[in-house]
Amino acid sequence: MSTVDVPRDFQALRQLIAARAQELPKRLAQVATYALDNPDEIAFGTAASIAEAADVQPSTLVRFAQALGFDGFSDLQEVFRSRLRERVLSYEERISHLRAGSTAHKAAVLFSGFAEAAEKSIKDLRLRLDGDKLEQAIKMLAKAETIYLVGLRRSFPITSYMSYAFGKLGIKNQLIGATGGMAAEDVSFATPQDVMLAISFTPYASETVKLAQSASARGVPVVSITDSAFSPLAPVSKLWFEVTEAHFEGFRSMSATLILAMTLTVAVAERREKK
Amino acid sequence: MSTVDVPRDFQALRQLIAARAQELPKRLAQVATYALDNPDEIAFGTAASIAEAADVQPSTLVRFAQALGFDGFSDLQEVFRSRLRERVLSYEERISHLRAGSTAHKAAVLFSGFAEAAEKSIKDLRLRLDGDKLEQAIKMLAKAETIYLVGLRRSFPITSYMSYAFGKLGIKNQLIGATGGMAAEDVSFATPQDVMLAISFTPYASETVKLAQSASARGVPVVSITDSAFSPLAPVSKLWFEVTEAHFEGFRSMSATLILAMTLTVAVAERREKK
DNA sequence: TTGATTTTGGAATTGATGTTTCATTGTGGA
DNA sequence: TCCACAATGAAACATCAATTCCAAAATCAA
Repeated sequence: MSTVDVPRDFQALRQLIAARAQELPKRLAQVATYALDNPDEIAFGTAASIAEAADVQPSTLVRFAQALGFDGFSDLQEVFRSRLRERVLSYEERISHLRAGSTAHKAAVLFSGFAEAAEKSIKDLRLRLDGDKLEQAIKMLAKAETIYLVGLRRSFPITSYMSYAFGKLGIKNQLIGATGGMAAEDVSFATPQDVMLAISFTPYASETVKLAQSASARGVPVVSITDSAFSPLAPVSKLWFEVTEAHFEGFRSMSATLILAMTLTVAVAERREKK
Repeated sequence: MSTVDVPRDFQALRQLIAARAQELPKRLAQVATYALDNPDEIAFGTAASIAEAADVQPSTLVRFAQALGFDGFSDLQEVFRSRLRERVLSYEERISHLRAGSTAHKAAVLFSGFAEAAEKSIKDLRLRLDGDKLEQAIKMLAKAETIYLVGLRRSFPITSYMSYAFGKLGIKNQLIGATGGMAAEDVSFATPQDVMLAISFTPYASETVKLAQSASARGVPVVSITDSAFSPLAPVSKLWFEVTEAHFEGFRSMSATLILAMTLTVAVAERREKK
């Protein structure tokens, strides 16, 4: 019996396990599922501890490994361990870098602060973002004849990015903002076949709110990105996303909003292409 | 004998080992050095294999662990393992996991992809950003009479954010970009007392490069944010930052650049206030 | 239902592991 | 130089680990 064709890197092993999971007997499939879900446990645990956690007998683990072509459980475990060995960026490397900077430079502290605020904001949005709502918004925007992008002050970079990306992707849009694009009054051309995407955070720019209100009043569907249920944009929107950005020294991150904007942009373009 | 005050996280343990390394006997110090240099070996190896690698007896490892207050070698090894457990998954792993995952919502996959790309970009920049360079850039920008912000296409959202923030903080600036602000030709008003901040990534917008070149030729200091040493901005810049943004489905993140931009903006404002 | 075959659980086994012990070597003080 | 004590190396030990084995259960085909 040869074991020459057994994967020695984790990535390949994962595929193998996923592929064979169905054709394996019940208990072995159970182990397969557990292994894919808890690779760290497999890497560090003992056969006994893993067996208990996966609710099987230790012998089943050995059989599982052998079914995949390994000599035994230890042989398979090696692959799970190699995965951890190869990890590049380590936790403490990051921390020590941060610390080294903080003693020397004030600017490095600022940078770390903003970076952490961004990471936190992204993580938060990940937990909170409603997939169904996202789908609905994409559907609405994909049907729109023209997408009106409204964002002032801090939100303008976001809308201007979307305008650029939509343009590149061949999607008709109008950017409404302080420094350029269409004049605000021209939003009055918008029809119910169009959609307005409004972005605004506390303190809500009155101009943005006014535009959204008038558009909504004239039957133009409004999708908005804002920061709370109390936002004046919420009541006039068909659909609104709540994004709470973390801040550092009074400056709010915009990373999460930007990612949501990118997602909407690309998803709308992909949906359009299908048709 | 109690072991209550023994560190259970790797960071603390490392400090403890480093601190006690000198006062320990020869062989134990040898183990201490080896442990700090090869934490992965300690995490995965057996007492016998580690002992051989470190050129000591297995019993020495046990003594070492006990000298630090652990019950035994296994107890100490647990801490080294916890370190690997806490590590985050690598970008490639997460991305491939993402694609393999359930495709209930296509948009959710996009969102996660962009979020991952942003997190990776931020993490990378954190490791690579040079604190001294940052300080120098802030000093230059703080001394500038007017800051000219040049960014087209994808970089425009960044410069437009900076322009907004500088404006709010009372710092004179001129935004140069396709959709608004000053006309490109007016950069010719810039003097050596001003500073130009240029932002551009592959494929470098020719307009941005031209403006930076002419400014540099007329003695206007240029600070730039770009993506490699081969950037046409690098040779004409007094100082340049390399930011490599991760991408997902061909769309580059901009989060790291944005954070660097925020840092520069706020730091410049703080430095100005001091004077 | 019956018989053949696969799968599973649990105990027995074999090997390796961490730990302890003890004799030996090295070190600093009188 | 001698003594006391710490440090070390090597082997012995007890434990625990992975693996194997076998009987029981489950599955499938006839």
